[in-house]
Amino acid sequence: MRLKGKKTTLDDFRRKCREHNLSMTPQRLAIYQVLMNATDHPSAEQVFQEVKTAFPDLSIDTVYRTLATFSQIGVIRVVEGYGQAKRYDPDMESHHHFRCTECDRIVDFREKSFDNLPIPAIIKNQVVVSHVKVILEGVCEQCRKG
Amino acid sequence: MRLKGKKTTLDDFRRKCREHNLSMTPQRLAIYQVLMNATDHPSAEQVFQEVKTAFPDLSIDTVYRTLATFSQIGVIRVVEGYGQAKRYDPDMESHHHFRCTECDRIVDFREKSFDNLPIPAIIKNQVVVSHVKVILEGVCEQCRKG
DNA sequence: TTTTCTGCAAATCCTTTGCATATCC
DNA sequence: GGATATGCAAAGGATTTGCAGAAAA
Repeated sequence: MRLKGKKTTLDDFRRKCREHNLSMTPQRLAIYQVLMNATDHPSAEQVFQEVKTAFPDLSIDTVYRTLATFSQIGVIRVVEGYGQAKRYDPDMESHHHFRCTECDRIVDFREKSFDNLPIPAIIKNQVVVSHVKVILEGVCEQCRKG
Repeated sequence: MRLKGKKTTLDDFRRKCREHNLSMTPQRLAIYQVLMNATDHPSAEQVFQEVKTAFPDLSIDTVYRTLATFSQIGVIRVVEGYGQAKRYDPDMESHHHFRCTECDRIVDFREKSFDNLPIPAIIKNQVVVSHVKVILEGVCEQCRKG
């Protein structure tokens, strides 16, 4: 169940960092790559554990700081969560989420018809909407079987 | 900007508690009422502060336990968050959210055309979707002015 | 009276911060 | 070399848990 579309490339990432005067450190690169290759919207702790195998000295606060920085410069997004830890998504294109209410797995999907839903007048009249997302909730295959 | 629809009544609440063999304690009642009257999807801490004025002895862990229990028996819902604290919504009818990315305010709205969006096949084929919600993000009036 | 709930206190998990050192450009 | 980032350690906020006394059914 892996439905990622075109992803931000590493080059895009480097460019964005340069734009914002961020040093390109090995930690940042590694953290971004882990995120890019992840399909499960990992938490800071999960990113930490994975990057740690390549950088045993890495500390968790660097991961937190880095993820915060990344989301500030717009290369990743913090996604909706219902529990404890924040979760991150490197996919900056318009897409939507299915979330399993049992295991909290989040699955991305594209659906053009969801991208431009007509904004209800009652909202439109008061605020400027910059991002529309649909969240589907239910129980995933694995949890249904388990 | 208060768009609540028909809400679960106190009687419904009592009935649900009885169904699940939950004692009807003054704390539970007070917590539920605070939630019912809130328009801003408060955190546990916010609920605590408000109920505390009526029950000075109330402790925060009771609030946490109570909110967890309420969401288990389906009288409230934990709503999507992007930050630290969980936030709760006593409105169990189908509705959607606008969220201000500046101040994190969440506003409910009803929109029937959003309630039955066609589930994309790629999701429908793998999982059973039980809840569909649309989240609009942007900047609210107050934050735009401020 | 038996079961369930609450308050207290302590523990745990997630995240942030200050500071000195190391690294990037 | 100057600016920025990292690691360490400690602090802070959010949430959970064990337990004994208190309240509900």
